[in-house]
Amino acid sequence: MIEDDDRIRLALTLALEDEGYTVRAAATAEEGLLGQRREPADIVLVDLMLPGIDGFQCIRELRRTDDVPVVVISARDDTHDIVAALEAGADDYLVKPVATKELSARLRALQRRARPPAQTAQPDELALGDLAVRPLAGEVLLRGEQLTLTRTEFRLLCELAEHAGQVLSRQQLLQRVWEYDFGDERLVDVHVGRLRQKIEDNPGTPQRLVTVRGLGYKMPR
Amino acid sequence: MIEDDDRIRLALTLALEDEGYTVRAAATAEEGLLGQRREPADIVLVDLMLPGIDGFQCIRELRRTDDVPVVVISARDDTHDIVAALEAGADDYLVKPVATKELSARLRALQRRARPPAQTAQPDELALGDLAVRPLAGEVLLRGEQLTLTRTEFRLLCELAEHAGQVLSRQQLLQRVWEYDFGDERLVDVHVGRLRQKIEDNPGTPQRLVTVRGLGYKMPR
DNA sequence: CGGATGCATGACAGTTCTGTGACAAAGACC
DNA sequence: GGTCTTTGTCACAGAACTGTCATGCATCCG
Repeated sequence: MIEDDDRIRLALTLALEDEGYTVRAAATAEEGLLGQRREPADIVLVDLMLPGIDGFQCIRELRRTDDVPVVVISARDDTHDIVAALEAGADDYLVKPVATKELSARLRALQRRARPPAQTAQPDELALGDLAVRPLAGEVLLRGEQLTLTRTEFRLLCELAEHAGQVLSRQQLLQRVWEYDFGDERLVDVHVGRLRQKIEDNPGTPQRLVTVRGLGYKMPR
Repeated sequence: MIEDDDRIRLALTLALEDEGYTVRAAATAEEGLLGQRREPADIVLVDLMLPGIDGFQCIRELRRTDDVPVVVISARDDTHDIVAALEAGADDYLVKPVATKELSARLRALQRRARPPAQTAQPDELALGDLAVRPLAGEVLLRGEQLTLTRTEFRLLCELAEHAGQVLSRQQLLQRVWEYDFGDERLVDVHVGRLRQKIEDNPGTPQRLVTVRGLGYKMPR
């Protein structure tokens, strides 16, 4: 944050830290630019009216080398200033006094936009030893051979495989696989049993899908 | 632009066209969403108070499938609304009345920031074993011989071929091939059946377009 | 050691899923 | 106007799947 007014700087810093951000503050553009070069921040907040290098120049200077999102926070609400700041390279412009919640929401929106393509896509394949689960393809391969599972079995297996190494309770499984909020937990047992018939070499002594007595089931990593 | 007030819609459209933008306007979220799916715009402007699907829902719906920048233009200046809209996925929020110059500057800032248009350019030909699908040419070749498909069959095949190896649910197919958001899933079955008559050597035991019971259909890679 | 609890499994009846043939409406073409 | 295609809806039959239950074994606890 580059802001020359001590009180505002302190207030904003505290407010943002409250929202979970880590803030580094500077009172002048020179100081701020240096800081950003030394240790780049994820977002830069900048006031327009600064002693020395002013906000507009500061933004241009930032933009020369850096793609960091820049948010202007200014007391001036003149359209001309807003346009100038945006043209200089700012990503957003807020007029003081700013509502912390709004600032925070706008920062999140910017981060969303700036971040490299979201890593939300689940991997194509979950491998557990010689068992390969492909959620998107709707396939399960055991030692390279494709298995025929029913929908329930498949979803159950996906859920367990996705959390390999963790115990999942019958309740959790009912919720995630069946989307039941209540229901008979025996139901899970039955389907685990059916699944074992297909994925275990020896269903009597399960290796891949084990019971954790009193807690639930898990697939060892 | 999605805006239900005729006068505002017209005024904004003219103002933006003056700035050099090409504008497509819709009066309802339904209409706008459909338009965006048909022919994606570079930026979406949306009002919050809309008849039917409201602005928030509309943003969420857009975000489900699309990474397009979304700007909210609303008469409501309540922080709560602003935060909600941004959380829903909007990139910016302007309070009416908006200064055209500011809007224009903010749109440019967003375009600058927007990810380069996804590489959706599809290859000329999708090859799946001895089946070749040419989406652009509108042809399908089976062992070099051209098949005669109806339009629906062709689009269905393209959709499945494009996602070869992935299961597509009947719902997904209805949405992508028929652009239905609801509808009878049996319809998909029937057309899959008809398509099989043409692309399978032995329609009784499908090899190229297989059923994944409980999940949908897919073409194996 | 007896009782209680947790778990596995086989049987079964009801439900759901899928492929298909028939058919009418809508559209394309001449 | 007439003909041929294409589409969407429906009904039906067989196959596959699901949830429930009863039974029996294993494990835990006092």
